[in-house]
Formats: sequence, C-alpha cells, structure tokens
Amino acid sequence: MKTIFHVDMDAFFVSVEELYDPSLRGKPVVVGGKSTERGVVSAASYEARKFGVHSAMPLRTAYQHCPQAIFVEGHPERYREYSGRVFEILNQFTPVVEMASIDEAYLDMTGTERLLGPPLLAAHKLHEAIKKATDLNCSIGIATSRLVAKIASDQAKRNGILHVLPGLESRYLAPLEVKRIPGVGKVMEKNLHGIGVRRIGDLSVLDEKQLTGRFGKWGLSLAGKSQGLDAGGWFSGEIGEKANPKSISHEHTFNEDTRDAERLEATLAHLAEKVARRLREHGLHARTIQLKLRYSDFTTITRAHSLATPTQLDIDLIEQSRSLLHANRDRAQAVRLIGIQATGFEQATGQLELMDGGRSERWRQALGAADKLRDKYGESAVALGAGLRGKFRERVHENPAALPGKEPKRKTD
DNA sequence: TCTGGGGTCCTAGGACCC
DNA sequence: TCTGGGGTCCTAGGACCC
Repeated sequence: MKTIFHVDMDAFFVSVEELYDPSLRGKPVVVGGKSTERGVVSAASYEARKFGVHSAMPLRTAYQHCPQAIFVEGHPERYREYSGRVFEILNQFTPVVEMASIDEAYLDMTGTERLLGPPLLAAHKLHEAIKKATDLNCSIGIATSRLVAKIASDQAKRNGILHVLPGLESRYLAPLEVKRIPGVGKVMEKNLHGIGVRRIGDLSVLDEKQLTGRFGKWGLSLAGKSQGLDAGGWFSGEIGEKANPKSISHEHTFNEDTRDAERLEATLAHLAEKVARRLREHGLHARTIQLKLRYSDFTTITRAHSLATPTQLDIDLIEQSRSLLHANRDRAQAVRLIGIQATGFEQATGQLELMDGGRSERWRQALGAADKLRDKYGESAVALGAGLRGKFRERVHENPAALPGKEPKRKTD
C-alpha cells in the first residue's frame, strides 16, 4: 500500500507576484496580460475569483466581470525560480518527487513514517517547510494513488491538507461530480451526463463493454478510476520517471489578424529559430515539422512534413515551415495564429553528419555559438531578419566557402 | 465569453508491405 | 482480378491538462 502526496501551490502565479509587489495582497489580481489584450487569464487571486474570474477565461471577459482588478503580465522566470525552491524542499522529504507542472508535484512518501511520522504529520511538516522557505501557501492531498491524492488536494484548497484513508477511496469519490476526474473535460462530461452518469459513483454501475464501446480506451480506465486506481493515461508510470519530450513547439497569436505574407514569414522564421534552439539544447533531431494556422474565424489547420534526415538546424525548420505555409495557406482568410512544431525525435547518430560532408556539424557549432551569444547579450544580439536570411542562404548554396567553419583563414602578421 | 502557449494522448483513414 | 488480414508509418484533428 503506497502513500502518495499531491502538493499543489495555491494561486501560484498570483502569490509569486505578491511577493514582488506586496501591495497586490488582498486585492483582485489577474495574471496574464492587459485587460484589453488578446489572451486568457493564467491565474486569478481569490478576491478576483469571487467575481467569477477564473483561469483560461479571456482577459477581456475577466475585465467585464471585474473592472477593478489589477491586470499584470506573467513572469515565467519568477515562477520557475520559485518552483525550483519548492522542489528543493520536497526533495528533502523524499527523493521520489515528480514535478507534474510548474506548481504541483507528486511525492511517494511510502516508508517515511519512521523518519517523518504518520502521513498527516509529515504533510504538516512539509507545509510548514514550504511556507518558511518561500512564503507561499500550498494544499496537500494524501492517498494511496496519485489520482485520489490529486482530487484530495483540490478539495483541500486552500491552504489545507486532506487525507483519504486507505480502503475508503471509492466511498470518498462516489459523491463527487465526474468532472473532478482529471481527463474528464467538457466533452466527456457532457457525454457522460447523456447516459445518466453525473457522479463518480454512477460509473461503477456501467459495465466495461459499455464504457469501451462509447468512450474507447479511455472509457475502460474510467471504471478503474471510479475505484481510485491510477489506471491508464495520465497516471501510468512511476513517480519521478522523467519522460523525454515528444514534441517542441512555439506559436504566436497576432494582436490583429493579418494577411501580410512578409509578416507571417518573419514570425514563422522567428518561431522556427526558437524551436531549433531548444532542439539543440536537448540534443534532439526532429524528423517531422508541423505548421499550424488559425484563421480569424478560429478554424485551425495543421500541415506536417517528414524529412528524410532529422534536423536541429534553423535553416531546415525555416525552409520546411515556409514551404508548408506557401502550399497550404488560404490567402482569402486573415491569420490569427501561426505556429511550428517539431516531432519525431531521433538521437544524433554521427552517421548522418558524415553523409553531408560535415555541413550539419559545422552549422551546429556555429548555431551553438550564436545561442551562447543570445544568452549573454539578449535575443537581439544575433538576429537575422527573414529577408537577410534568404540572401544568406543563397550565398551558402552558391559558395561552400561561406559555410561556417569554412571561412578562409585570415592571414595574421 | 471572442477564445494563450506549451505540452500529452487518442482516433482514424490511407499508403504500403508481407 | 470483386477483394484478406495484420503491422507500421504518416498525417490531421481533437480532447484535455496546467
């Protein structure tokens, strides 16, 4: 029998902002951007929530609900910093920690009783330690599975601890609404309501065939979930098993929709550079490049292309995404969002680099150097405009000497 | 209510192979 | 050629999470 903690920071982004600006305390605060901008609420203070503001709500809607709220820009670096500090504390309680996102973590506390006392006491100590180190509040759910621990921490909000005792899982879950199960969203909830399932307890009356038939693979795991088991999907695998990334993407929503081809290309090139850079940081090569377009009516298309040779180079991502754009963009419609995603990762073999006579390797080195410059002097230090980049590429094609690493050695002295 | 950005997982059809 | 069946890859779209 396991003892799992789910630790969830309370109004994390808002609370961190309050540490930087204590005058925000006790006021309705919305993190996510200006109230007039395109965008959604990343986090709302409890005071703002009283007015119906919640995360994922459009900023402009949040303003309608609560015009007196203070709207602040998000600061991801700050959140990463505090997330790291929280992790340090958690790690002192058990080495089996998994940050499930920037503001929540699972801990396997099985077998820590002798050192830390019974679960409720250990949780109390943990709560105190986090408060002392970060001045932030959190809520903690304790149960025999991750699923139940997560649901419990949600119910413990805010600044609370909830322990679901072993053996009482299904009795605890039964009266809760089905949407409390992580993975049951709007659509699934509606479908379940359609067959008369409103509470988790109602799930146990359905037979597996019914669930599989209607809801596929996911349906099957629902039966187990109603019993509190970590079956399928989200909760498979052990705590702390860090999976490798499966995709890397960047996208941008324009403040006003655009039909401007140059603007689209320049934005895409910039996003492609960011993706390529992260590929290099992870030492990954992507086989498939995917373009994403969202038009003003919100219809969204994705178009993908797979390469013969995986890449991590700016130039390849830019070229591929650009040709996908040209081949697939509906010029009659204005574009709201453009994005690029790299998938199909393969580790570099070394073989591939020999095949092109070392071209990739020289590029990799040159781009790595550019990445370092950006780290040191900021993004603008090594910016190549889309137009400039085009010329640069032509030169490279005509003249191998223009390749990085092939520059004629300058004669000194 | 006029809807971000970064992810994961699932489904489903078609191509292609044996 | 009136038509199988399984496996895998590729592509597109969508639900969902924080």
